[in-house]
Amino acid sequence: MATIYEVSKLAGVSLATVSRVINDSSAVRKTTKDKVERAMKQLNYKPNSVAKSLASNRSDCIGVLVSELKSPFFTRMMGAIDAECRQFEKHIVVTASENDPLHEKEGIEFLIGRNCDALILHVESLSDEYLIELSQGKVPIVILNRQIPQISDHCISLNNELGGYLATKAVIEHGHRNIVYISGPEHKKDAIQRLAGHRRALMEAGIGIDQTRIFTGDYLQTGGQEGFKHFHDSGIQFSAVVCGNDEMATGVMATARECGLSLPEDLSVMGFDNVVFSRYTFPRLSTVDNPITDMGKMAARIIMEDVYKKSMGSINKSFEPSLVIRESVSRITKD
Amino acid sequence: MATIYEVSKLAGVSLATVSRVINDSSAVRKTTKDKVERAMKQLNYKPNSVAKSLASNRSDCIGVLVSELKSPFFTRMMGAIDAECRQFEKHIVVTASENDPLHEKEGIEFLIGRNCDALILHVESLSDEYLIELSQGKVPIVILNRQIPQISDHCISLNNELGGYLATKAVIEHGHRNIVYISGPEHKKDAIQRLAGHRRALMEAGIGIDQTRIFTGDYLQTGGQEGFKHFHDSGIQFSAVVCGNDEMATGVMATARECGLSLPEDLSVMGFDNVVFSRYTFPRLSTVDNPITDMGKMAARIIMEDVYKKSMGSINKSFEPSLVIRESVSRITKD
DNA sequence: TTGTACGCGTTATCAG
DNA sequence: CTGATAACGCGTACAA
Repeated sequence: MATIYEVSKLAGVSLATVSRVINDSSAVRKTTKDKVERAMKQLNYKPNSVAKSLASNRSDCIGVLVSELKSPFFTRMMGAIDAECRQFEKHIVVTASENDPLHEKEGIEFLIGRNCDALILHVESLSDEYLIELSQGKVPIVILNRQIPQISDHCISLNNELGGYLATKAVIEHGHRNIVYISGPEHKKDAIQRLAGHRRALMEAGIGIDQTRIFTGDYLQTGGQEGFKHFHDSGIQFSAVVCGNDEMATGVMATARECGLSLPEDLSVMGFDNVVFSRYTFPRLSTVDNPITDMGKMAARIIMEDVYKKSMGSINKSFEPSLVIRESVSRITKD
Repeated sequence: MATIYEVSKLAGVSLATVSRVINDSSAVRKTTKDKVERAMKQLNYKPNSVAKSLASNRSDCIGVLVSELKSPFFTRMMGAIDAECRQFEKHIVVTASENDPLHEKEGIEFLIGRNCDALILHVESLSDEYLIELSQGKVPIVILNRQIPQISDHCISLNNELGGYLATKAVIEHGHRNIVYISGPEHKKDAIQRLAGHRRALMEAGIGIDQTRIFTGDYLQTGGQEGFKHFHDSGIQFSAVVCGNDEMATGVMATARECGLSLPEDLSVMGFDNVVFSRYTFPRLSTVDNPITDMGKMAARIIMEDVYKKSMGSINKSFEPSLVIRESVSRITKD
């Protein structure tokens, strides 16, 4: 690989001048510029970004930390971030924490060590304190899907409570009163908030809150399966099950069918997130859209603005979910 | 951030010694080693991987180029590669070509410029010639999902022809004779090979090949939709449709239902790839498993072996697909 | 076993 | 507008 030094020799100018035409950092006479460019072409010169990064303390890379790579949820998020970065010739370097708190920390340190200009983080296990401290460090961070009051400037979050409310409200408006809820894990804040929204909708409709009608799942298909079985076996009457996310909703659907129910006539199911496959279920899953792509895009924009000083129009850090009505919730008429 | 220099000062040793304990590259007396480690801890020293990379010409990073980030297919692939790399403390840096031939080249150059120790590529548009030349370059590459005879050592591929064969054969064995096929784009090699397998199964069963029973789609849901409509409108009789991939299969399912068919009684559908959501459709999609995670894992292993000299047991560059029978293909008895 | 000195490919700060 | 020259943080012969 040709270096900047060889280019300078061939062009008969100094290192500094070559560097200038590469970055057009300051004015260079047209004729010398041409000379240099010819030399670069001739040697097929490609700047070495590692050296550049070391010297400039800039990498044009944005670190992204997600919980796992194989989930459709994070995939959409990454895709959105990458698409936005690409427009400004920035790149993302992704690392996964595999849902392990230790890995989360390691991942962050790895990204910082890689000289990333900024970080976009989706972390679940790390404490607020750690993140607050991190946010005061040298490298700018944006936290996705989490709201920490002390550093809300750095947070992009979804109104999960509202989402939970909308989901259950929609089910109620379809005529259901016997509703059960399968929640995500208790240690996940979004799960708690969604459940809170569910409760609000119930209260508002004058339906009492009954702890036995709430099951705590794992946000996976198995959670839906276990939840449905639990309610089914317990003899509780219910015409609809609202789930903390789409994965669990599909678990419910599959298990309900195994128990001989036909959907959506015998059972209505409501999801949350609007992941890709929710359109592929049958009946197609009614759910709450989680605008994760918009949120990812916004995270990237904030960084473009703050770190690279591009001006990006309006920015918004607080997102609202919206209802996606498909066919998995049936309308029942009061008898 | 503390540098190696500050550590050496605090520990009262030279730069070189600190470097040695970091990489335990050569023997260091226990007592000095302790001193250095204490100093590192005290300063919370983190090696700067950029500088390290520049000096050693090693980055411990493996570049991965995929067509798009948001597809479940690539997601699984990346997840598998990352998991394998993680075990050896290597990291992946991912970039997406967005299905654009120009981007593919740019992506590769970006990864090389980033000083990646090796590349794992999933490219569709780049020519064989380009890849052959690339493989003779300095940075080792592994090509996923493509077979180039001249450099087959660098290729990990799936027997797509066999997959296509198995798919159609299974449908035939379920009693179907009136079969139509929706293929992927003609410029994609895997699509062509899958179709070839389909033809072989047909021939073998004594069913003639009829060009009007083949539709060329786009590998997306829309392709399935268009394909089904095409056959439906044309008046051709068919009891089963075999698709070049799962996306198109779901498109067929949705459209068939819109036309009033009930599945799988009125129409059998066969997919290819066994993507995540194929388990979520109803009826659950019968398909051909594409062992993309195994292939990704193997790509990583080859690099561990060749580049980092880890010994990794057996390696295999040619993968066979296998049938996944679920409920979307009904059994019909010959009348 | 340890230290010195140079190189990796760029950027940035000065003078000129 | 251009050119020396010193960083950037670390690895590594070579010497001691």
